[in-house]
Amino acid sequence: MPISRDLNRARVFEFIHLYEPVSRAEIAQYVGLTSAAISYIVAELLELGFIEEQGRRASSRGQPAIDLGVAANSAYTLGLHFNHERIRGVVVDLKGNILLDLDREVPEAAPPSAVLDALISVGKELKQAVPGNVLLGAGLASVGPIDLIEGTVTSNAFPEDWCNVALRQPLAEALELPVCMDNNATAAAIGEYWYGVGRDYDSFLHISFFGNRLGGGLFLNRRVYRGSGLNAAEFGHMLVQPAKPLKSVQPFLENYVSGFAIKRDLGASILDDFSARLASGDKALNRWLDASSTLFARAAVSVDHMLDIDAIIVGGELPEVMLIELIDRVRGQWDDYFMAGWSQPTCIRQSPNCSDNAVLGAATLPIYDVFALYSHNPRVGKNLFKSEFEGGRMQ
Amino acid sequence: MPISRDLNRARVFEFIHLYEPVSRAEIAQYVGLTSAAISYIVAELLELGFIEEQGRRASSRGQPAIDLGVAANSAYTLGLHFNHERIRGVVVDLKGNILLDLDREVPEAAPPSAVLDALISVGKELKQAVPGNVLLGAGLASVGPIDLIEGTVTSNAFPEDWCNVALRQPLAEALELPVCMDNNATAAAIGEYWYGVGRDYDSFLHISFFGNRLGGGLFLNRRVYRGSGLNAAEFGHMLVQPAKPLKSVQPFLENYVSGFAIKRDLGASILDDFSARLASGDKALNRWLDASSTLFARAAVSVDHMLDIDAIIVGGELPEVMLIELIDRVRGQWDDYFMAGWSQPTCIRQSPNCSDNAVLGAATLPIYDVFALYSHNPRVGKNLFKSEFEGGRMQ
DNA sequence: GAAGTTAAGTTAATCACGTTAACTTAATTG
DNA sequence: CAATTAAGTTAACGTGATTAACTTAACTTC
Repeated sequence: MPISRDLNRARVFEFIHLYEPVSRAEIAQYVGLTSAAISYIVAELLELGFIEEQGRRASSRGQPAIDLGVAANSAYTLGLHFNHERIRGVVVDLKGNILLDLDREVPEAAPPSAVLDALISVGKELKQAVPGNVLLGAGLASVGPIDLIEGTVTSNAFPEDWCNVALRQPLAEALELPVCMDNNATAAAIGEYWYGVGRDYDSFLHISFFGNRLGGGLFLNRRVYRGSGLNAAEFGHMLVQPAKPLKSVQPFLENYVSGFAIKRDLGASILDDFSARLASGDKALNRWLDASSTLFARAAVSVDHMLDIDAIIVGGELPEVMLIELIDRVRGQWDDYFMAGWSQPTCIRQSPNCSDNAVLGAATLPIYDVFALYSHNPRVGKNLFKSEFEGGRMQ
Repeated sequence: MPISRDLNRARVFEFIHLYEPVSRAEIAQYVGLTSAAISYIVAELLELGFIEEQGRRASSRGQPAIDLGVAANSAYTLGLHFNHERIRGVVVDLKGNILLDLDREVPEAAPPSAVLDALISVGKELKQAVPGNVLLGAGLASVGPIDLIEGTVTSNAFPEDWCNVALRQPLAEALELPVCMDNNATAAAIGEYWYGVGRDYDSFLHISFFGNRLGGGLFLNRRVYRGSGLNAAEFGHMLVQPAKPLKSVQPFLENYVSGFAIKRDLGASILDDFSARLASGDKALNRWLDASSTLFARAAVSVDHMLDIDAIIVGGELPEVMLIELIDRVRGQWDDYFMAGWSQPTCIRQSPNCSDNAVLGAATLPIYDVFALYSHNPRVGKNLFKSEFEGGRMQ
């Protein structure tokens, strides 16, 4: 039952992680506690070893501040990310540095048990590479929809449909580690927040291209927003009306803007060289980008009108040139759709480390558990009249 | 500087207000504190006079519970709601009972100063009708967009455009009362939460027909969600692509589904008798409802896919038969657009007291101030690394 | 270069507030 | 009537943040 000290300790750690190097005085200012309280909390974190003093800052007046930062080697986590084609696994230190990066192919039409075995195998190999014995746990980013409570996957993203396939429990038992699970789009948003540009915004929507899917992860007020059924932020399921609707698919954005749609409409794999096609002024590609960006922009503006967020960050597994072209076109149309004179302009930008976000976000999940970072963990049987913390007291 | 006790006191009061009659033991269970703590807090609220004991409950075993409820006559607030046609003002007791209900016409093409004078006049008349001297303050629901921080209105809903018209400050000075301000759609959502069916849901979108506008108010986790620029929940500005787009208006939902659109498309006023037209099978009206409900349903499903909320509640100034017809058609199309097998079904329903929500919500705003109900008040210069409360500590 | 200034950080005393645990109260049941 | 049950009260306690006085380590000034 986490109580206020756990919460404040987590906030302090989060602040140090996002903005290091920082001094105790700066933490006090931004976290909203007195410097005395911060001194005690910082002493605790130093004692635990998760942070370290990095020497005195050059000062102008008064005693110079002592810089604090995360002690990278004080703990490690494992991150796993898989889809129907690949499994990726990483060992990261507490600062998010990747120490080992494994990439395995998933055999075509592999049954769930084979995928689980492969995950276990990758997990064990990763575990062996962890220096010392401070492995906090493992995080697993999976294609959705997943049941966060049960740790199961029900997905049609595989050749043979998956239905309530249990992954977390068997993985945890095989690896003898606490395992946290999340869908890949949410994991990518978490990765963006901790290691990318997400830290710069109080609220943002992170959009990820993953195979057939156009996933979304939503941070509101610096916390993951999951919604009542833990399935929020499905940006790919915004409804669209393309100029030429297809009868074969539902009118969801991801059926027109995704790697899947590129393959269908252009006969191209997302591994192709789109730079060359763009440089040569490929008309089909440009038409596709124009049409797709219009659908994307309309959906994105609608979301912004509903949520009034600070930024929309686009990433995932799409060639960088394609992301750039798409974002550029969306920006160009923004003011056509955006309510004139309304609120502040919203930043639309590319994710700086698209390909790593999901697996890094997965690796961050155990940190949330260790630090009891309250609202990230889906609350089982939550009662929203209770306080922030699960069954906890708000003193 | 509200601290934890203020917060818990507010939560206890909110719970009593929403679910009375309740016992101390029930409050303890739902708010997540021990019954000892609740005893102290309830004693405080009894001392303040805001709640009262209502006698013992019939019991089966053990000492019977003492029912607690809000003391209706312990305090009063004023609610004001205006648009380009009317000013409505009410005196309400702490339970939301309307003691006095004034309705004044706004003269055609009235300049801002005339509207302000009329608001002051209504406010003074209301103030005189308040029994005793326990008037907590006044709340003003205005057409938007409004600047919540400054208390000014910038609106094109009036014949002559309003630009940064200050209302809160002059109203507060003239009435010699604290005045809180909010846009009418948000006020309606707050009214729905405190006095309507909103209390039944942790998260809901409240949609209001107000004149030209189709406004929205968003409750997430039982708190108003205002967004980074305090302008969230603009459901009327979801982008749509109607079968026959008009060039004269932007592609916003409210330009096709609103009282304004009814007038334009059907030549009808929302005060007309739509029951008769519906009973006679009016084809133009049915076509309009079909087209509008499709646009509405697509936007609503998109929002639900993004936010995974529990309910969508529709109200405002539209004839009840029209609301019913519209909601009915939206329900009929829901599954066509909703992601199959995804999350729990979302409830779409009519607001039970459409016409009163906005003015009741306005009258509730001073209560939020008195009880420091944290996240409802827009936080000036908020720093989200600080705790829930403005500049406060989280002990 | 000694004294003063400034800001960071520490420490002890204090206070707020929720918990625990023992108790009282008011009903029903055997 | 005694036992049981559940609601509610009260006092002692513990956690954790605050306040305020203090120390430390730099720069500035004369």
